[in-house]
Amino acid sequence: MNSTPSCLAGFSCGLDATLRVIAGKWKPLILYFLLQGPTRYGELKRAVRGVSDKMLIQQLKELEADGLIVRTDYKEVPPRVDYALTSLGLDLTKALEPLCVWGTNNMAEVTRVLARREEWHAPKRAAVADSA
Amino acid sequence: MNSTPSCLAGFSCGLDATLRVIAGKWKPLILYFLLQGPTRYGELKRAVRGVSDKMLIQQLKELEADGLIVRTDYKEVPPRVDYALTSLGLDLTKALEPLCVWGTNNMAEVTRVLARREEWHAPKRAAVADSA
DNA sequence: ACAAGTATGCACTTTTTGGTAAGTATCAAA
DNA sequence: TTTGATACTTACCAAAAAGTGCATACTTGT
Repeated sequence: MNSTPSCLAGFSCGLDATLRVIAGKWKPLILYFLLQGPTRYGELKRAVRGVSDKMLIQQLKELEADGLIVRTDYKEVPPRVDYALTSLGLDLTKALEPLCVWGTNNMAEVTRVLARREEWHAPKRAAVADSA
Repeated sequence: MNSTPSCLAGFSCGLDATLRVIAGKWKPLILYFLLQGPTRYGELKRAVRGVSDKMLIQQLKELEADGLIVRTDYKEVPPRVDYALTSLGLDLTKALEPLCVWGTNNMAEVTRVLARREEWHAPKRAAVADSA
């Protein structure tokens, strides 16, 4: 029971729907870099810093299955493959721009916030250094 | 080693920075509902459907610690508390709108995509029911 | 013969995330 | 006195996400 009591098909709102598609640590970043045009696997890997092969491939497969990107295999050897946004993916990716802008404008804040989080996670004997 | 080789303070780009702040299943949704103005805990819980007390509180605390929202305790009994966006949080939340719009416009697609994912995860003996 | 670069696949393990269910304090209504 | 409402807190546990490292197939360079 309890199917869509108040709203749309199982979602709280449009944002909810979107989030289910781009959830995960890497998808938004991958999409965003694809905005520059079709990109080879290796290039993507260098662009999305810190991503592992496993994750990158996995997310690319999901994005492809979800119709947001297309994979092109040039059947060459050594292998050559690239990924590009579909029109659906392009629209979604454009919607990510404002987030990028916010992040750029508030990078200093974000950096501070993240640093503070670190402190709480590894407070060690901070009090000592603190009083010194 | 390897500190900010090519880009900004440890981030791939502005989007990366933003994502670190709103990562998680619930934060964007919480922020988005707060756009309607200060909201009590209970209201939020009803708005963000499916969230548990634990998660809601936890995310609210983090958002507060990160300076995106403010908590107001009216010191009444039974307890009354509400949450509101700070100006920083408001800016960020506004940047979420396009995602909401995309989700609304493509809800049908998203629904299909999500359904397809389910199939792969629980394929059981679907072929049987399929041919029936 | 051997290492390197290409785009993956796969098994294994850790880390992170999220859910459930219970408990707290206070007052009011039944 | 038991129940209900409010806003949480806590402990415990399952599931999902992500990281590590090794392997493949083919070719070019040494």
